[in-house]
Amino acid sequence: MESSNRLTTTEYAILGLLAGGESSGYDLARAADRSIAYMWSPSRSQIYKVLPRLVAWGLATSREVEQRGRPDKAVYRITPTGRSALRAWLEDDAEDPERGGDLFLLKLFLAGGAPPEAALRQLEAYRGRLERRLRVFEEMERELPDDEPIYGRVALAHGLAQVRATLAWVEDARPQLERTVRPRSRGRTRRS
Amino acid sequence: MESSNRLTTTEYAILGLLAGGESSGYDLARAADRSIAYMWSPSRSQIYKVLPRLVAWGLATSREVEQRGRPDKAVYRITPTGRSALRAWLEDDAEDPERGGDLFLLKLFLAGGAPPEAALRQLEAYRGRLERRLRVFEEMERELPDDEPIYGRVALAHGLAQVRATLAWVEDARPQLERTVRPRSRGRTRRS
DNA sequence: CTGTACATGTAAGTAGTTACATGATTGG
DNA sequence: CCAATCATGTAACTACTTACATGTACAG
Repeated sequence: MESSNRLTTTEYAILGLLAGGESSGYDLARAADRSIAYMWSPSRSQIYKVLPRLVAWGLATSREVEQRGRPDKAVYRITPTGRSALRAWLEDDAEDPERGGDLFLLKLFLAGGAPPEAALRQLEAYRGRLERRLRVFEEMERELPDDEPIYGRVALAHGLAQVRATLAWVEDARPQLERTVRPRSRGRTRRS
Repeated sequence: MESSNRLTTTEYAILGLLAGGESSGYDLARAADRSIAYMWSPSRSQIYKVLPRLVAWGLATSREVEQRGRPDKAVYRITPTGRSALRAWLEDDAEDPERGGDLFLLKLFLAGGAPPEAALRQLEAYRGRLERRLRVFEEMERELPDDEPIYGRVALAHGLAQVRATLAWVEDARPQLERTVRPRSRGRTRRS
């Protein structure tokens, strides 16, 4: 039973959506299309392949639901094991350096599956990567040879503009996420 | 010999780098790492697989170069057929809607392989996609249910911030690219 | 004498894709 | 009556990855 330690992004993403409630493969495909399509959207057939795998690994359970008028469906529910695997992923901020953008956004979107501190840590790690990238881009800009074609220059400016805007967003997002960790006592206080 | 009409992004990317001059597989991997790594960077082994394919399709030619002290190498050169395939790709702005960001940036970077009008058309198409996306995001923002978790909200704000910054960049980049089409006569004029 | 750069490739595996198959129900 | 929605899946394929294999030369 040696559980193969790591799952793929798609597997985690499905697990994350499952954490929002019991659903069928079809539901998941629709939910993905409507919410996180910009960061992740596998084909339906891929979802149907992944779900039984999650069950085999004990991360989810399935149950048949009979329906009148429409085909029967299998609905899936995340297990405690599944939840803890998801939480571990959401808490892991030592992300593979490249394409971190999409992955971060996906984790942020699914952050409901872990304690609110996790989202903040992801944000800080993301900021770190952005700042490193900013320094790389600024260095590139400084060292651009005089004969560099404009295309390289404008492409670099694109990168710089995006990184800077994203860093500004981080400053905006942080207090909002902090509020979820230590909710501001404003009038009445709400627990948990 | 029915030439399979379309190439993969990786194949076009390699063709694009090849347009910059004769190079070996090893050279290409290094060049990619140093320039376009943020938008595209396949493994070396993939490059070594693609190159003979390009030769088989008549898009490139190869020639052996003996070296003293180091292993012999094969250097590849783009053919006229290859150039026109590349140009066609660089001119095609009806891009598959999603993940257009990376692809656009790649084309922009390799835009030297086509007449300067192509880059401008790509930019306009990109702007169109960004504006459509902006409208979608703004619509999403307007229709956010009151119980939407903050994570969805801040993720959306991320998208909005990036799209807006990128649109601002477009306005900045356009005149620069326009100048390459109709070079401003400032002092001496340079042809071609 | 160890690690890095140069240089090319194979083998095995994976994560994903598109296209196909099936079939009932509902809305225009 | 036609198209879309609901619902699940298989088959065939593809692009790409990691790990491995091999070997020289040079710098520290």
